[in-house]
Amino acid sequence: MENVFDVLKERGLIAQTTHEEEIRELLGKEKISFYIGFDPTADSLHVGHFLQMVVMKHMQDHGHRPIALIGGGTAHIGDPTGRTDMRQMMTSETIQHNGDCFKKQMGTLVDFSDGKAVMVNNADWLLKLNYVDFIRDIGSCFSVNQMLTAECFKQRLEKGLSFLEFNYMLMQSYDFLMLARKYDCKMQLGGDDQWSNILGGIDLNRRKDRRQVYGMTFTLLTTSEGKKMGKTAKGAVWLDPAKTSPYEFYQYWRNVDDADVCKCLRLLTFIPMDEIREYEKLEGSALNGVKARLAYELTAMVHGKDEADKADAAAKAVFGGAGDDSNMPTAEIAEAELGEGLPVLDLLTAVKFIPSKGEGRRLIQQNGLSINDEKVTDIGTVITKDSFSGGKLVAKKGKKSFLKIVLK
RNA sequence: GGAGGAGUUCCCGAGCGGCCAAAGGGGGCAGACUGUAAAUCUGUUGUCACUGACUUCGGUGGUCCGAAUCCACCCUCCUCCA
Repeated sequence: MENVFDVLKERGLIAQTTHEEEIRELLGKEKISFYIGFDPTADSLHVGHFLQMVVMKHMQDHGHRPIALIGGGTAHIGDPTGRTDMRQMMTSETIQHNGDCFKKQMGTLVDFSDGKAVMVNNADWLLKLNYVDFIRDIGSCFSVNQMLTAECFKQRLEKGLSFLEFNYMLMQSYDFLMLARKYDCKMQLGGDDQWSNILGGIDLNRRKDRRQVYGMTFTLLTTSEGKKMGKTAKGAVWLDPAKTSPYEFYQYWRNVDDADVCKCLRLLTFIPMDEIREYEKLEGSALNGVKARLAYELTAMVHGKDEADKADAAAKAVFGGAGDDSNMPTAEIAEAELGEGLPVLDLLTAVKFIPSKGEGRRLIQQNGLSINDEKVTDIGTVITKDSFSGGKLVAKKGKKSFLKIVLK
């Protein structure tokens, strides 16, 4: 069997490693347990986490055991890394709920059956710690001087950092120590922004238990311009279909920049590298088809093949002009509400296609609104039952935004 | 605890009694060009409505014909000192 390390490396997933050669050797000859931490700050994972799930899956496929660590304890603190503001503190109930949601979503990719992967919550050990014992045992192993030189604190030193957040690194390091003791966890993985926290854990294991453990970070999912991927103007792209519909999810990937398509294929999908290398040779409009592949592949992984097919069909209906609109985003309007006819703006705000009439007015003035493929030119246009052919009507905003309105 | 400084529309950031729904930039949206890409150019960007009304400048009260702009108190953040 090939070495996962080489797989990860080839796909460009690895950003930094603590001991490259040793890790490669370890992963090649032993089946190890490793962990990745997740902060339960929302009730759904987003695409940033998806990358981590993909790594877990790669590792699991090669016989290693993933430990998904839910930061139920650390969520009470908040990771200051890369943040300019302090994190909201959360109640134990929300944290628990969020953790449960995570497990369900991870289950689509990672196999949690028969202990092939485990999920643990660091609240189990963090919450019962005694303060004095902790700082004496663990705190003594950390040098403030050294911590301050870490890149992640530098930023925050300018804006201000509370003592609470300053302790985050100790907690995360302690997690690694506990997992090494309880689960024989040998390695911590994480996003590249976790590098210094991971190093902290490795040092702590050495100091407390003289145990050699390893760390590895993977590439952050960024665009060619260095911006974080998975963010839209409306917020994160979630894996939960209730928060980001499969159609939106599909469209997000369908619309990535040319420069990022192949990178996404390598990092986020399991498409064989040989195939991806072929795609990498493509240029210009030929890449357009690759985007469809990327979008389909990811939607299928997250939401299942059915949903991916639907999203694909909807996209074709909307953009290809061809036929089947049954999967297009849809809203309903009651016949009674329509009455004798409703001004377009009232109709479209009622179904929330446009947020305000002012914006709708602007759209019309700027030629950006169509009903049933006909440009709306008059603000006063009234929509009556006649506009609904077969009980439905398609509103189009700009080039990419569609809504099917069904009369009920 | 003491001394200063700051909180403005999605974000950054001007404004410091009427000309302010509030400059400029970023972002967003739309148009042209295209490949559901990028870059570029143009328009637009509080709400509702017949260019007029309404709500907005950390919060609450006050001064004034009139306040984002002045006063009082409060909250939050930052800097320096302890």
